[in-house]
Amino acid sequence: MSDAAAREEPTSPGIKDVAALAGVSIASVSNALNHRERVAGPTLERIDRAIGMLGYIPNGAARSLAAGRTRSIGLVLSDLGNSLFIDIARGTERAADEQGLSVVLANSDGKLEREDRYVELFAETRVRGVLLTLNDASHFRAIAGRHAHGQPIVMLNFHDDTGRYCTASIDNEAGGHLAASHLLETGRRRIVFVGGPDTLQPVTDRRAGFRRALVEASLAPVDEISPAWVNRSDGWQVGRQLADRVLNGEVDGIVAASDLLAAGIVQALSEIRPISVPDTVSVIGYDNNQAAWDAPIPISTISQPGEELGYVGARLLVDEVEAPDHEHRAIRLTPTLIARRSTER
Amino acid sequence: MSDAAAREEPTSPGIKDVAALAGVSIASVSNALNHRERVAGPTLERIDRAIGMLGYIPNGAARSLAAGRTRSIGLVLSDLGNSLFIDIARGTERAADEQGLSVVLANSDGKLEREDRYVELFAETRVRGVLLTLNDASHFRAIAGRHAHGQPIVMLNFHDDTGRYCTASIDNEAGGHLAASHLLETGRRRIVFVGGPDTLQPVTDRRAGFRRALVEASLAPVDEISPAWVNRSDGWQVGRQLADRVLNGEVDGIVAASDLLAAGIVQALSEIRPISVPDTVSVIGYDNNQAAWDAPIPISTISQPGEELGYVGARLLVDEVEAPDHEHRAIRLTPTLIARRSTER
DNA sequence: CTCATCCGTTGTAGCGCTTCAATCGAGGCC
DNA sequence: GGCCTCGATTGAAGCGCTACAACGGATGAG
Repeated sequence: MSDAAAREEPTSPGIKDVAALAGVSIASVSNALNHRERVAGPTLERIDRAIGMLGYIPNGAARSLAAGRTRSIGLVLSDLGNSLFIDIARGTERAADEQGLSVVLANSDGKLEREDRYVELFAETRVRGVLLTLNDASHFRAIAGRHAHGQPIVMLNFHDDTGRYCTASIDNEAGGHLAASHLLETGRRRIVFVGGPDTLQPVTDRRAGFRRALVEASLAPVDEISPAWVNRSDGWQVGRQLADRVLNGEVDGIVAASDLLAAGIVQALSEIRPISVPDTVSVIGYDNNQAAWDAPIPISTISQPGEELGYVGARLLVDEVEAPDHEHRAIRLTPTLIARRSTER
Repeated sequence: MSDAAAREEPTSPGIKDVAALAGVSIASVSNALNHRERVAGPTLERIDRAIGMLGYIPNGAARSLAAGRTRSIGLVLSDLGNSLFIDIARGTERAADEQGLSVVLANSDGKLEREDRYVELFAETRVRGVLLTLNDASHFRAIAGRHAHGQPIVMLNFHDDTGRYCTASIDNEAGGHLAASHLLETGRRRIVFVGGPDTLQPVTDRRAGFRRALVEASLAPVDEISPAWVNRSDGWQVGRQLADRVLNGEVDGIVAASDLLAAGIVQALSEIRPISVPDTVSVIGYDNNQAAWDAPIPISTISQPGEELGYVGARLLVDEVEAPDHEHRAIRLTPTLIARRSTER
């Protein structure tokens, strides 16, 4: 025991060690791992025991090499700071779980270069397919141009029905319409839309829905305010700016393109007597962020089905990979209204 | 060309296809991929061209199987909603980049079961090592108990110097001290600490630092307020509650355990005349969140070096993997002060 | 001119696993 | 009893790549 044979091997045990200990062939161990039903009860038990004793952990690389495919899908997130994307990740994980797949995350930080890099990294990993969140048509074009149609890609949060890719997105126009309708239904008639720069596609879509709702209610077009961005401080400034018009009854409802914006508006208006939200004016936001529920006056909002988006996207991807007759589809999900104090009457 | 030999192979090209097209051996292609300097100029060019023409993408599984190791490290994040963790991810990626490694993310959502699952998944993947973010001593104990000391793990955001693991964390006590000192330096003397339930270790640490600063300044202990949680609405309630004492001069400085808390406090106080932040009272938060900078009155705060934490953690991990004489270390980083309007004098 | 050197290149043995055809034994049936 | 069937088990052929030893030809020294 003290010479050659005694060489300690700190290397982790392999399938053959398990087979030896259990007194079976490595094929049986492999079966026990992948096709339990093919292995007889007692044999299975011995193998399981051996696996436990050795602390055997199958080598993923070898498995996927031999099997010719992996059991995972890739998800490239463009903005980890945005709770929508976190929800997407959750939904994707749920769908993957159901299929016995696992999800590998990557964070592109909205940078095209990193998006590319991760799509390529995923290609090397031979994931079953990739889910890519986009916030921008320019990124879509870039990816579509560069991407050699090797592996399946599903685009999330972007709508494209030219049939080149599957896409799943949330209907911002419908959301804007929903928000405006809610205020109209609660009797507001002098409604203003507040929403960031027009370079943000979601904002312009939400505004389009807002306008449609007003037109449908035969209301004259109201003016719209376009702050520099969609943060709380932008909202605060807008709120200050709007105070007079609220006081003289010129404005009795505000649709904001984001919850932060709405929270800033409510905050500014609350500081001004005798304005009261929701008595004097109703305010509704968008996104169902923490900013909307975690406020002195909880803010009504439009909730985006982010988790469902992730779920649906993963299903599309799985279909694309498995169904031989797959056709690209463009799914659009509808947001829902969450009514809170800020629009109570 | 119309029979047997014509069978289209939609399977992606392998290294041997590249070798054939370039007219070299597969060994040379492999060298071109992994040790460019070993391959002569013209040969390299032919190989690169062949790779381009075929759209060859090396198979990661085969690579790591043959090489016996992967080029990636795993990172398990416990809370994607918290910007600290996003920063950690950034830092980790930067460190990994420098080492030519890539980072695989996983989201445990703070659930022990998912933490376990991902640590195991990473074990199968044979990543070089795992970075695990923790927010809780109980999780630490659970992991430490269950984890068979196979692969290297570095704990992030948790301090443990028993030498069983490397850890990297941020010194909350120092942060609390820093916040209090800042108010003291700007002449405040009647300072209150506002911080969530005592079950949150970071909160109690920050309070300890706060107390030490007061003691060092020979100030009598002030009372402390413990809201139910650390959100904006909790802060708002505290602000209301404190208004009278601010008005009558009993309180002239507030240290909050989080930026949301601070933002809520500032918001509540701003609504009450004639209180002014920072003229009547200074308020400082913690975390350097969006809530702190994106507010009508930008809020001073303690910034946690999250990115550095991720960076340092990754370095520790790499050292643990590569240095033969590695010893576990427990690194503690120091937060920094960011002074803004809310504490200006 | 011969021999040692050196660099670029190549053949090939695995890496640890899955898979599939082949094998074995135990019944079941006529 | 002989023959067939069927489930459990196994041997061995790769999966696509890396690493390493071996090779060959060019160069320079002696």
